[in-house]
Parts: sequence; C-alpha cells; structure tokens
Amino acid sequence: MNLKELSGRLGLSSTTVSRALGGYPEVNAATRQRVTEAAVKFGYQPNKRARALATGRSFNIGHVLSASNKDQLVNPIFGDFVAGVTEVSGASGYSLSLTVTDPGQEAVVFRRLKSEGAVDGIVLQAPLMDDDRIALLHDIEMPFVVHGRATHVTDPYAWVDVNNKRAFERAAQFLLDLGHERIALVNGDEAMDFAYRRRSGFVAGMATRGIIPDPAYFSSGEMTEANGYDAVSRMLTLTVPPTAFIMSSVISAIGARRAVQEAGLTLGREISLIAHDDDLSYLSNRQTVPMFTAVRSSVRDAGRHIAQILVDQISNPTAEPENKLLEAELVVGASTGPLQR
Amino acid sequence: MNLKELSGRLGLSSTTVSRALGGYPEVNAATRQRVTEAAVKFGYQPNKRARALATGRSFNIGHVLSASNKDQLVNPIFGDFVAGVTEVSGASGYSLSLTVTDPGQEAVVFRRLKSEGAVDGIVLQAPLMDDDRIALLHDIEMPFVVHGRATHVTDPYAWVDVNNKRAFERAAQFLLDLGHERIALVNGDEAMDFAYRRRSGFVAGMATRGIIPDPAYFSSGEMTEANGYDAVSRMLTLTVPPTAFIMSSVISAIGARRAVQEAGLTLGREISLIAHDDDLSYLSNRQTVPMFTAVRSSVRDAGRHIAQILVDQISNPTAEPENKLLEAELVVGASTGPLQR
DNA sequence: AGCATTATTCAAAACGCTTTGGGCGTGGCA
DNA sequence: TGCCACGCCCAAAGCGTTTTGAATAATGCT
Repeated sequence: MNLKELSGRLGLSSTTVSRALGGYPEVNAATRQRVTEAAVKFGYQPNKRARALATGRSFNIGHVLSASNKDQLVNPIFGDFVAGVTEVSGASGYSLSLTVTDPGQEAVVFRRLKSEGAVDGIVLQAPLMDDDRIALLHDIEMPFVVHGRATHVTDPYAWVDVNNKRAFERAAQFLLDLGHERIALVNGDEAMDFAYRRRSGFVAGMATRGIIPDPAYFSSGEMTEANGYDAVSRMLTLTVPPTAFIMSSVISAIGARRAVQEAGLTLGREISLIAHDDDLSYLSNRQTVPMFTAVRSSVRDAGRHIAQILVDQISNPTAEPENKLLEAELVVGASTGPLQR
Repeated sequence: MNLKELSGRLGLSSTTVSRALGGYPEVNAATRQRVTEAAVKFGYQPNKRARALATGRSFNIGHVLSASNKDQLVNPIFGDFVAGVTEVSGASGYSLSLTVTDPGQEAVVFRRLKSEGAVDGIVLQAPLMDDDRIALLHDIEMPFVVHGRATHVTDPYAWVDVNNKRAFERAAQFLLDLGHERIALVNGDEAMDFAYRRRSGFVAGMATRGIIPDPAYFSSGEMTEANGYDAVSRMLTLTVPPTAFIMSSVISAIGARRAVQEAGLTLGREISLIAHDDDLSYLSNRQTVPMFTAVRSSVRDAGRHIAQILVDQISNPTAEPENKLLEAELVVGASTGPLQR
C-alpha cells in the first residue's frame, strides 16, 4: 500500500493525502479525518526510502565503531550508551545506524557517510584530548554531538559530559575525610580525555590537603578486570602501600576486590575503594547497600541527552552548539571505611 | 557531486557511468577506467537514499531492542554481538539499524519496518522457547536470522546457535571426572531457550553417571553479579552444600567467586566452578591460566555468522534457510580442581 | 453585484539513482 | 555486398515521496 494507491481509493490527490498525514494546515479538517482513518485502516506507512530521497534527510543518526584496538572496539558502556541514544532518537523518528571501521579509517567513513547521505548526524564517543575527528566533522558540515570533551579543541562544538574532574575530586576528598592519605588512582587510558580529567580531579582533591600522591600510586590502562587486579596487586606489595584506591570503572573495581581479598585484606576495612560507576544495566551497583562506594553517573542518561541535542541540531543546524555537563552523585557503599590505625 | 554532474564532466550518459561503477559488463574497459578514476578524483559516492529508492533495498539490516524489562534491555552480550554483525554486514555494504521499543510492541515495530521499507532483513536475539516473533517475520516476508533457537517452533527458519546442550553436558562430565557429584546449576532465565537447553544438557550429563541433581541445586534468573552471589551464597548454606557450580555467565561467576570467598572457601580447591564464557571483549577470561574454567563460545563470532547468513538470505530469499551450530570449547582455568575429601 | 481574499485541492516537478529498451557502428560470415 | 550479431552507449522511464505553483470553490467586503 503506497501513497498513490491510498489516494486513489480516497478519490484525492497524493498531495492532499501527504499533507493530511503530515499535519500541514492547508487541508480541511473533515478530509484530514477521513485520510487518517483510511491510513490506519489500510496500514499505510510512507516509504522511508522515498521520503528520504524527497526530503534530503535519511532519518538515521550514525555511530562509528573504530577498531583501534581489537579488544577495545567494544567498550563496556557501548550497550547502555546506544540504548540511551536510541531511546530518544527513536521517539523523534530517527534510528541509529552502526558502522565499524579499521583503525585510522574513521575520516574516510565520515566522508562517505556524508557524501552518501546515509546519516543526518553523528554521535562521537570516547574523544581523545586532541581529537581531530571534531575538526573533520565541522569541515564536512555534519551535525554531531560528542560524548565527552576534547581538551585541546578550542572551536565550539556540541557535547555532553560528566563532570569527571569534580567527581574524582570529591572521591579523593571523601577518602581524605575518612583519614586516608595514601590513595591510589587506577585510571583508564590517559590518552582518553575523560581519564585525563579524572586524574586532574584526583590530584586537585589531594592538593586541597596539601598532598601530592606518590607517582607509584598511579596506574593507567584499559579498564578490565585483569588490569584492575594487576594494578592493585602490584601496589599492595609496595613497601608503603596505599590504604585506599580510586578505580575508574566498576569492572576494574571487581579486579581490585579480587586482589584485595587475595592479599588477605577486606574492602571497607583495611582497604577502602571508590569506583566510578557508569550505572550499567548488566552490572548493577544498586543494592540496598551498594557493593562499592562510587561516583555514579548513568551513561544511558548521557546517551539520552546526546540524542536530544543531536536531533535539535539536525533540525536547526545554525543554532549555537549545546553543551551539557552532568554531575555524578557520590553514593556510599560497603567498600569504604575509616582508616585503620 | 552527483551522478549527473559526474557524467556531465565525463561527456558520458549517467547510464554508462552508473554501469561502469556498478561493474556491469556492457561498458568498454577504457571507459570504465576513465570513469572510476574520475569518481575517485571527484570523490563521487552514489547517494544512498536515491539508490535505495531505485533498487527497492535499504541496505540496512535491523535489530530491535525490546525493553521487556528495563534492566534486561541491554544484556551484556549486546555490544560484542552487534560488533560481530556489523563487522561482516558492513563488508557487504549493509549497516546495522537499531530501534528500541516498549514491551509487547515488537510486532508493531516489525510491521512498520517492513511497510516503511526501512530494513532489508532482521537479526533476532534471545528467542524464547515458544517465540511468536518467528511466525510473524515469516508472515510479513521479512528475511531474518535468529541468534539461538526456539524449541517449540517447528517451521524451518535460519538460525545460528551454540550447542548449549552439549556444552553443559561436557561441563557436568568434566566436574564428575574430578570426583564432584553435588553439582549445582546457576542458570539464566529458563524462559529463554538457551537456558532451557543448558539445563537439559546439565541434567543429561549428570544422568550419564546415574545422578539426578537435588532440586535445591538449581537456580534460574537474570545473569547478574548479584544474582550469582545470592544463588551461590544460599546454596553454600544448605546442610549438604554443592561442591561445584556451573554458572551460565562469567558475570554471575564473578558473583559466585565473591560468595565463595566470603564463605571462607577457595575456588579451585574446596569449590569448583565452570562458567559459560561468551568471550566478551571487555570481560576477558583469556589469561595464561584463565580465571575460570569455562565452556567458551564467542558471541561476536556468532554475530559474524548471522550477518553472513542474513546477507545471503536477502540476496537469495527463496533459498533454504541456513543453520549453524557452533561448538563451545572447554578451557581449563583456575577455578576447578579435584573433589576435596 | 463585483472584486479581493481565503480555503482547499490538484497536477507536475524534483529528489538522484538504477534499469529498460533501444540505437548506432563495427566486424564476421555467407 | 548484405545481413546479423555484438559491443558499447544513451534517452527515458521508473522508484514513492515531498513540495512548488496554480487552479478552483467558497467567503468576505464594498
């Protein structure tokens, strides 16, 4: 059932039917009623392909996964992030279109997406501190929103980010308040912008008490269980080991817990731990008393904001790029306690 | 730069240019050469929207996330699964189009996707034992491939599945060989087809030694860390507790490990554990000696197979539906050991 | 009554590609 | 020489919408 057939049955021109369904004003109320009823009755849905060609919009928003590192291609937040994006973009009639690419080929893919007219906008994930994808997307005039920020990019662009700096500053201060002073940071890959900000927040928090953390108390790398385990195990064998850890993810925190237990220590007693919690749906830290004390910020929620801003930007490309800084909440769980003397 | 402009510059008709780039035979080799060079030079990419309208294909394959349960919407394997799908579908020129929907609205979405012509085929995840989505997709003549199977559906359909039954049978036998007889199964939600098969495999494995497991040794539910912890904690307090556990996922196995450690026991010594390992990229169980003994089967690889079969089916819709049964490998890790007497 | 509006509808163009149905040389064969 | 086949290329017809530019009918105003 297509427009021509439907309008044929109604004895109307396709123009009128199209307008009636599109909600345009220049159509009689009675006619519109008749048309919408017929559309429902015959199950008419405008063909998306034809609509796309006629309007010049694809009603797709794009997300490009790049396999810079085979293991990293899928990061743990991917699922919740796209779920959030899709949730609100779908409500505006957009679907999310996924593409993968080889390392360094992202620019090619972005250009192709543009010249093919395959997507109307793009969501950008995991920006580096100096991310050239942003300039590229500006160049080719592709609407986009970044999940996170790129410290060294000065031109304005739309982004949604968690206040990572503040979150990690608060985490440090929370531990300091409990009497801890030897606090370690097990961070994500510090080429990533968010990791850099977390580090600087941590350092700033420590500095408020005049403490400069021992360089041996820093670790940076992929946020896996194994890396969390390795980093914490290693630091626990230092002659002066940390009494508290700040972990950049719940997954590495799970590795940390394993290391702590293997060392014969207990979380929340001899060792305190705060994790950053992305509030992933399959890795919940929302028990009555959460397993981990955490700075929590829902990545799914970030996805929702991003989709909304992107949809706005697509329909109004000349508007100022919107930004949104989300604050993380500090939730107290079972993994922290006062310093044992 | 569009086809008309390109052909104008070349002094050729758009027909010829289109055919030259499309690889059709009725074009002179020298001309084809000239055309392809010009296409590269001017960065011409055929407009996907126009192409879709002209060919009647969208070059999209669809994946519908249904929020039957807010927490379940994103399951842990989602990321790796779609990465696998996208990897090979992308190579054939298809991108993956994601949609979310409310519980029970999947049928509506499938029909819409069909009548809109938004996708050329669909990948179906997490089938129930009696899944009516399969009949629906047949009805509306939408090519599809199922990740998993639906036991009660008798009509042929394309699927890719792990031999869950065999895997869990082997897991049970492996533990039996180590002397364990009190073995528990902490399974996924047994309304899901894969969970049912795992259970039956486990039961069959035990039956080869004439053992019928205590009903108290069964648990079924969402495969979260917390559920794994709860189930194992509970069973460890039974008057006759299990000496070994089979866990349906690495995530619940992590919860199990926590429970075991809290009970003052050690994995691989007093308690043995085998997990099903989907080989998720962010939750690797691939250390030199894997943390968990596991039946492993890459969900990403399954995604690749699914995409290939779906692409085949789209281009040849009348062919017999293809099936592929993947075998899991049994990898020995640190979490199993002989029964302690 | 006559003219200017306004409300409602329609025919046709446009979107940018693929594909159909020829057309025009050129070479081979009788 | 005449005819057919083939190689190569093109004009034009879709594909199913949206949107433009007019036409027609109805209404309001003087």
